[in-house]
Amino acid sequence: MPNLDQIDRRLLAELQAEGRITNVELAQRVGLTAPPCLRRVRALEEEGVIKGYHAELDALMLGYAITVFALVSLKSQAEDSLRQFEEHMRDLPEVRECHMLNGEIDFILKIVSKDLQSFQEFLTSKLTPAPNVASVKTSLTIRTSKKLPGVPLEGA
Amino acid sequence: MPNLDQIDRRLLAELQAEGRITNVELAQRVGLTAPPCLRRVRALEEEGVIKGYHAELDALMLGYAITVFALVSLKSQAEDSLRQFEEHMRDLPEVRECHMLNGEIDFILKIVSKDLQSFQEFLTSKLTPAPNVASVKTSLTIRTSKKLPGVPLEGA
DNA sequence: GGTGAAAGTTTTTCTCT
DNA sequence: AGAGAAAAACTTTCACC
Repeated sequence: MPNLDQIDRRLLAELQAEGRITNVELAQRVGLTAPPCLRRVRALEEEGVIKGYHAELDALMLGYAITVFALVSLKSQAEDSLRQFEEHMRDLPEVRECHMLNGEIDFILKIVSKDLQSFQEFLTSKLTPAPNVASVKTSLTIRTSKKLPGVPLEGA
Repeated sequence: MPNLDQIDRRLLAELQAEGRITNVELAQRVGLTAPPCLRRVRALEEEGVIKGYHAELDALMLGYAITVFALVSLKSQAEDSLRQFEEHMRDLPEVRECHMLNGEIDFILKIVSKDLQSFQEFLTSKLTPAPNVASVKTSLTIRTSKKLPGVPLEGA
């Protein structure tokens, strides 16, 4: 497990908020010079604390107008059945996130589609008829009020 | 609204997957030289198609063991009440995402906490007693099966 | 573990097509 | 709009503290 000090946490907070900040700028913000700062970042990448970097895109501008959350219950909760469902979700590009939950609902999915029509098409031809699916309850996103990456790290 | 050609879409797909790729590498991948590639990326940033870049962190390694989805219903769905609730969610660092939904559930929240205890604390002292909250149903994430950034852009 | 300078890339600008 | 060359900035390594 990684031993993270206060500086590491601040590096991570900065990079989570601004992933393409230059190393010099990053070093200044946390009070280091460039070389040790870069060494720390590389180490955090190696250890897997930093799993990657991603551009955040405007879905609507790219023609993806629909975000839906789907609450899925399966007929069988045997580990094999769960794995099979997860495999299936991995193959569907509209499914951006799939989380296994406790309680009555087995999975929650975040689904992104171009429009209502393509979402309905996806729902009825891909998701609902998937093996072992008992019920699917979907809710359309009216608006996204808040969307922050990752973890709090506020008092980092 | 932005006029995106095939090259722009490929740039975006690459940057969504690998946000810290160098401009030279990006240019090679989409079949351009560096200067026009950089100009396109800058334009996409200006237009707001690219909203930012973020490091993806390992929550568990940082001591955040709990991810919870909360389904929240409000007493009043008047626009003022909705706005007030959204404001409130913005002030809570544990709440990473807040989406307003159609149907019986008014909001879905993604909440990240260090452990069960601090989550319970958050739930009973911050979320449930918030103004106008009628009901909160929470589900713990057992495991995250899939987590991709943003939008499909597969056939980009 | 941090500093400072030097070497190697990359970003960025400019000019031309 | 895109290409090639040049300038500026950044990343990365090395020797030293």
